[in-house]
Amino acid sequence: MAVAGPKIIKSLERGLRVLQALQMQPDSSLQQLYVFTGISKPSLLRILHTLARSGVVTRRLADGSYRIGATLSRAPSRRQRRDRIAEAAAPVLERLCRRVSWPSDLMVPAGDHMEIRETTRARSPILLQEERVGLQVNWLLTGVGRAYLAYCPAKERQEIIEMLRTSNKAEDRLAREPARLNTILAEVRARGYATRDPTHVGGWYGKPPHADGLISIAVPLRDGARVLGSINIVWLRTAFSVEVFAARHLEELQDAAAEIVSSVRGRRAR
Amino acid sequence: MAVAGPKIIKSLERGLRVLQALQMQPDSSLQQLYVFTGISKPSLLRILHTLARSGVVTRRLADGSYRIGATLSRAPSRRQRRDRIAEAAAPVLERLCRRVSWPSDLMVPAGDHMEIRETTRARSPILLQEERVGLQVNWLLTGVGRAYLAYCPAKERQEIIEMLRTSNKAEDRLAREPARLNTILAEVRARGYATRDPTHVGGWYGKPPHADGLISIAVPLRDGARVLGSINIVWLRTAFSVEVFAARHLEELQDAAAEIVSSVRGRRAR
DNA sequence: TGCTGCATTTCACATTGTGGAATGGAGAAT
DNA sequence: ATTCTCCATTCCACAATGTGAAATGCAGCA
Repeated sequence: MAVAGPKIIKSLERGLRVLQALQMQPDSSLQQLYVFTGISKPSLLRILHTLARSGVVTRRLADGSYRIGATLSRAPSRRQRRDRIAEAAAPVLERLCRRVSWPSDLMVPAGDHMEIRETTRARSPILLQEERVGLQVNWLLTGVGRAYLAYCPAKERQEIIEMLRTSNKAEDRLAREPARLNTILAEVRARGYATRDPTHVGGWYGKPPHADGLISIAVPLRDGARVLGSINIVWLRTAFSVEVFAARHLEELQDAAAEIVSSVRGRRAR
Repeated sequence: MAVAGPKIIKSLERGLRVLQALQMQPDSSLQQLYVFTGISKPSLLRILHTLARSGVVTRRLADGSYRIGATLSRAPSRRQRRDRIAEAAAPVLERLCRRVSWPSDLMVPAGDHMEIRETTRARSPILLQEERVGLQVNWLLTGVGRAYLAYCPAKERQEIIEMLRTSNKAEDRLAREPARLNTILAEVRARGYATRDPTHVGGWYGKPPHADGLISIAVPLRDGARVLGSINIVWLRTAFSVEVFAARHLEELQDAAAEIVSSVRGRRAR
C-alpha cells in the first residue's frame, strides 16, 4: 500500500523525462523524442521550448534537432567536446548568417577528414546545397581544412600530413608534396583566411563530384596554441570575387571565430 | 518587439529555476530556497518532491536539506566528491537505521579531523545526542577515525600521524606513541571493526567533554586500496556489550559499507 | 500531381498547479 | 512549565495552466 504521497508536479516530471531521454540519446529530433517518450508532439514542443529558453537544451541549426545544453551535460566525454563547440557556435553562426546573408559551417577534425558539426545552410535565404552534420570533407583541398592546418601546432600538422600521406588516396596527393603544401599554408597565414583549392570543384565523399559553383573563406578557431576547428562563409563564386568578399566580411568571420572560442572557454572554466 | 513566441510551461520553468538555485547554493533548506527563488513554500515542496522522485535532487537525512543529485551535478569538484559519498550513503544508512534501530554516521577525513557528512541520528527512534553535518571528531580516539586509519594505505596513515604529532594537542598524544597505536590498529584489523578509546568519554570539539554513555562500532569504506571514509552504528553502552552488539550487527554494517562504495563507484563510472 | 512523413499551430476542455491560511513540531526565550 | 518564534508540511477553493485530437504547413518523393 504505497502512501498517498506528497503531490507531484506532472508537467515537471515529463520535462525531466524529456531531459533524461536527451541524455540517453543526444541529438534527437522531435519525432525521435515522440517515439521514445510517448509524449504528444504539441506537449513535447512546449516542453522543449521551455527547456531551451532556460538554456538547458539547445537546438542544432542544421536540422533543428535538440541536445542537452552544456549547463547540465555530464562528465565531458571526448565525444561531447565537439558538441560543446557546436553548441557555442550555433548562436554566433546564426547571427553571422543573418548579417552576411550567406551561410556558414563549423568543421572539426575527425580522423583523416574534417567533419561538419554545424551549419546555417538551412537558415540562409539562399539554399546552396544539401548539407548534413557529420559529412566529411577533404583536409588538404578545402578552405576549412587548410585554415585548420595552417594554424594548428606544427607537431599536430605533421601527424595529420603523415596520416594522409600513407592513406595514398588520389585526393590526398598534396600530402606528398610538402614544398607546395607549405607554400599554400604560408599564404593562408599571410592573408588570414583560407579558400578551397582551385582544382577542387566541390562534391563530397560518396557523391559524384561536380562543379558546385561554390567558394568559401575559412578561418581557424584558435584557442591559445590549439585549434579547435574552423568556420567559413560560403557563397556563389559568380557573385563576388574572393578578394571583394574577404574585404567585406573577413573581419566579421574572424570576430565570430573569436567569440565562439571565448564562449567555449567560458563554459569549460565553470 | 518580441515575437508572441511559442507556449512556455511555467511549472517546468520554475522547476528548472529551483534546480539552478540548488546549483548555486548546494545544500539548501526549504526556507533558503523560498527566500532565494521567491516561490511559495507549498509549491517548492511539490517541486522538490518531484525532482527528488526523478532522482535529480536528494535530501540529506541529517537535517532534510536538499542537494542536486549526482545525475546532474557538474564537474566533480573536490568539494563534491564528499557529497557524492554522502548521497550514496543516505539511502543505505536509512535502511540500516530502520533495521538496526540504532543510528549511524558517515564520516570522511577533513584536514586533521574526521568530519560528519551524514547521520541518521535524527531518524533513529532513540534520540541520542545533538549531531550536525560538518562536526569534527578526533582521529585517534574515535571508532570512525581508527577504522579509517587501520585500513587506509600505509603512506597516507604516516602522513596523518605526522600531522597530528606536530599539532601537539593533548588529545593527540597517541600520535606520539607509535607502538601503542600500531597495536590498537592491528587489533582493529583483526576484529574487522573499531570502537572508541575507552578513555574517550565523548563530547565533541567546542563542547565540554562529558560522559555521553555512547559507544559505537565503525568500519571503513574501502574502495580498492583507498578508504573513502567510515561508517558506524551508535548505541547506549548500557544496553549491550560491544561483543554482543558486534555479533548481532557487524555483518549488516559491513554490507552497508560495501553497498555504499559500490554505489559511489557506479556513479563515478558513468 | 497527389502522397507521405514530420514539424508546428489551433482550440475547447478539465486536469493541474497555485498560494493563503491552518496545522504541527522543535527550539529558544521568559 | 509556558509562551513565542521559526520553519516544514498539509489543506483547500479557485482558476490558471497544460493537454492532445485535429487542422495546417511544408518539404521530399513516386
